[in-house]
This record gives sequence, C-alpha cells and structure tokens, in this order.
Amino acid sequence: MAPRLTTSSYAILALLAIQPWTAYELTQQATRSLRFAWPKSERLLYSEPKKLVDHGLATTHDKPIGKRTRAVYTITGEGRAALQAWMTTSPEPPALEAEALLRLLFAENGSTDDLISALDTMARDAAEMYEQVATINSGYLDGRHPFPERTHLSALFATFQLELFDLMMKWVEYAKAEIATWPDTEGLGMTDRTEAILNSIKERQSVLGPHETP
Amino acid sequence: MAPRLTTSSYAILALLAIQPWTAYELTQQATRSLRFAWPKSERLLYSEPKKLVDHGLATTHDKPIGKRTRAVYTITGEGRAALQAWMTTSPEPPALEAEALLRLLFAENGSTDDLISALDTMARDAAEMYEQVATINSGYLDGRHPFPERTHLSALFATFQLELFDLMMKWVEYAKAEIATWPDTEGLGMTDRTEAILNSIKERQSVLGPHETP
DNA sequence: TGACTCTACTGCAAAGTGCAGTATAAGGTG
DNA sequence: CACCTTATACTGCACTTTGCAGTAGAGTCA
Repeated sequence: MAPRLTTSSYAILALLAIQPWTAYELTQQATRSLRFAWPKSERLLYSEPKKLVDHGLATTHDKPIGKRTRAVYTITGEGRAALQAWMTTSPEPPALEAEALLRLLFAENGSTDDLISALDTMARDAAEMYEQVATINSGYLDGRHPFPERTHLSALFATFQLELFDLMMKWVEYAKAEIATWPDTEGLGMTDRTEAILNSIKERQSVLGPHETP
Repeated sequence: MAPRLTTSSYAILALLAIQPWTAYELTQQATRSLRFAWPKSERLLYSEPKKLVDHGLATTHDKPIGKRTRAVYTITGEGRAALQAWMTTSPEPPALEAEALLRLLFAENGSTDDLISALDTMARDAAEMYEQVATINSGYLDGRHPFPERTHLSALFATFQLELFDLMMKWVEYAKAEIATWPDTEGLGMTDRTEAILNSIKERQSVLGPHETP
C-alpha cells in the first residue's frame, strides 16, 4: 500500500500543477519558494513525487539528458481534482520553532552575554532572510518572475514574510534594551519593568510601540 | 549507545534545572510553556528524560503515589554543566510552518472563498493563541506565576508571542482586503496593487502601515 | 586524459509523531 | 460498598521526516 498523502505531498502536487518538473527541479523550486511557509528537507522533497505517482496523481515520462535519462513528473486529472479538494480543507495552525526563544526562557542557566548573543543570532538570521525575500521580490518588478501570471500570489506572500522578519529584528532590539537593565539573568522576578510589560499585556498594548514607516 | 542529545533534550534538561519533576509533570509543563517556542509531541517529551538519565545528566528516584510508584527526575551536576555549555552555543534559525500560507501561494487551484477561509482559520488560530498567552500572563500580576523568580523571563517571552500573533491577525486583515479586489485567484499576475506592493518592498516600507497603540 | 568539482540523486539509521491500547485512580450512583 | 464511568499517566508500534554519507555521471581545465 502506498504511504498516505501529507501536506507536503500536496505542496509538491501544487508545484506540478504549475508545470511538469524533474525531481531535482522540484526540490530546487520547493526549497526556494516554500522555505518560509513549509520548510521541508530536500530528502523528503525527492520522495514525494514518487508517492504522487503511486497514488495516480502524477505520471512520469523519461527525458534523455546527456547520456542518462531523467524522470519528468506531470500532474494527472486525478491530481488536479485531489488538489482542488485539498484547497477546500482547513489548514493546521501555524507553528514557530525558535531555538533563540528557548534560550530566553531558560536564560537563568547562562550569562546575559550568552542570551544576547543568542538573540543577535536570531536577528542576523531574520535580517538575512529579509534580504533574500526583498531582493527576489524587487526583481519581479523587472519581469524576473518565472511565472509572471502568479506574481500577485508571490507578492502578497512576501508581505507576510517581510513583516515577520521585521518583527523579529525589532523585537530583538527591544528585548536587548530590556536585558541591558538586568544585573544578571536569574532571580529577578517581578521587576518594575516586568510589571510594566505585564500591564501592557493586560491592556493589550504593543510593547514595540508604533511602527515608523520610513 | 544512548541516543544523542537534541535541542529537545536540552529543553527538558532546562525544566529539570528549575526543580525535579515526574515525566508526566514534565510533559504538562513543556506543553504549556514551550508550545510556542519549541513545539514537540507529548510522546517525545515522555522519552527525553530517560535519555537524560542514560547520559548521566539526570537521576531518578521512585516516589510512591497511591498504590503505584512514579519516577521523579532530578538534574545532576553534570546535567547543570551540560546545560551551561549548551547556553553558550549558537541557536538554529527560527522556522515557521504555516499551512495557510501554502494555501495562499497555491491559491490558483481553489476559489477565492477557499483562500479566504484558510486565512480566516489562521487568524482565528492566532487570536486563540493570543488569548491564551495574554490570560496566563495577566495572572502573573496577581502572583500566579509558578516560579515567581522567573517572571522577568516569561514576561519578555510573552511580548514576542503577542506581537507575533497580533501580526498574523493584522496581516490576514490586510491580505483579505487585497484579495477582495481580485476577480479570481488565478492569472492576475502584475496588477496595479501588486506593483504597489512590490514597490513598497523595494523601498522597504511596511504594507501594514503604522501600528496603532490603543 | 586524468584529476577535480559540480549536479543529481539513493540508502540508511536515527529522530520525531500519532494513535491505539492499558492499568491505575478518582468520583459518582443505586 | 460493589459497580460503572471518567480521568490520569503512561507505553508500543507503525509510520513520517531528517541528516548524512555515498555514488555515478557531467562539465571544466591544465
């Protein structure tokens, strides 16, 4: 029996709905475009198209490249139907995995310098991801989108990614300013500032304050 | 040979650094406090403390509860040393998994209603998580923190969580307003609004505009 | 033309998840 | 107070996913 279809299977199926690809092209495309919405290992991405074939949602034909032959995957009618059906189902809640935040929660076991460098790493990662997304999307203005008819989707998605990375960078700045007032990482408990933070939470006010739009 | 220590192992080890717990208490505590920084299955959380014992980072002693006996895990000196060493290492980049964003990227395979309801689900999930975090943290003002000396860490972490959930809700509103101008999900490409979005990305301006702080 | 390096994968062990199953404990009912 | 139900506290197992090492052809250059 073929392994069951997962969300990752539908992600690959949706790529096949755009055009036929080889397994390698699929992994490249998935890594580039899905990295920030559905991050999966290259290894998995290679296996998924085979599973789609087992389920009859895609077919392969061999295309000769040089001396060897490469499998090109094409979506079937059944595949398109399965994809449309999936689009009507309800998505799982978003989940964030952030090791730097773990370091904050357990900061008492290290120095303030350890904590600050963990947060700096997170901010640098966010800045790098911001640059990548901003650069690629700016290119779309010069017609560099591989599928121009899909630009409206990519651009709207990009707004989320950039707001998220921006939030991470701004929050790290805020957190570092707060931590700078700590004599140490442990045993502070309810400081005046902590009380102020908790009050702003109770009043549902943003601690980062208003965005400036430059 | 004992399986190697993962980031999840250190997360559990850090909980043991607070106080000794039974495996069940550890899973409860980890699910509650780590859910939004390091989301892991209950099943894994049950296995980790055993691994810590295999590595000599924790010990167990049996505590009789009713007619049965329950293992209480305690961190060792080696465990504290390992934890401190881990605190100095560099955290992995943050990763967000959001199925609703997948639906946006591949929205062409469904109706605008499908897309909007996927985004609504995401906003509802974010609102729910916001409520949970806000409620728990407001309680800390009335001395409801189980480890009062750790309040400064929980509160700072909470600011990130709330800003994140707030961003998700605000962005969904923005995205829905944009999608409302689409006649359909597919083939729109570079609309005037898409061009405006891409220009604001190029200029590095927030599309959500300034936060209001109520 | 052999020696590298890059592209394009596959196999495998180990990490992590989901779910069904189980045994004790606790709480209510006639 | 025996009986039934529900909640607590797990474990086993099959399956999913990851990381990494290995490999075979393709391009590149002295």
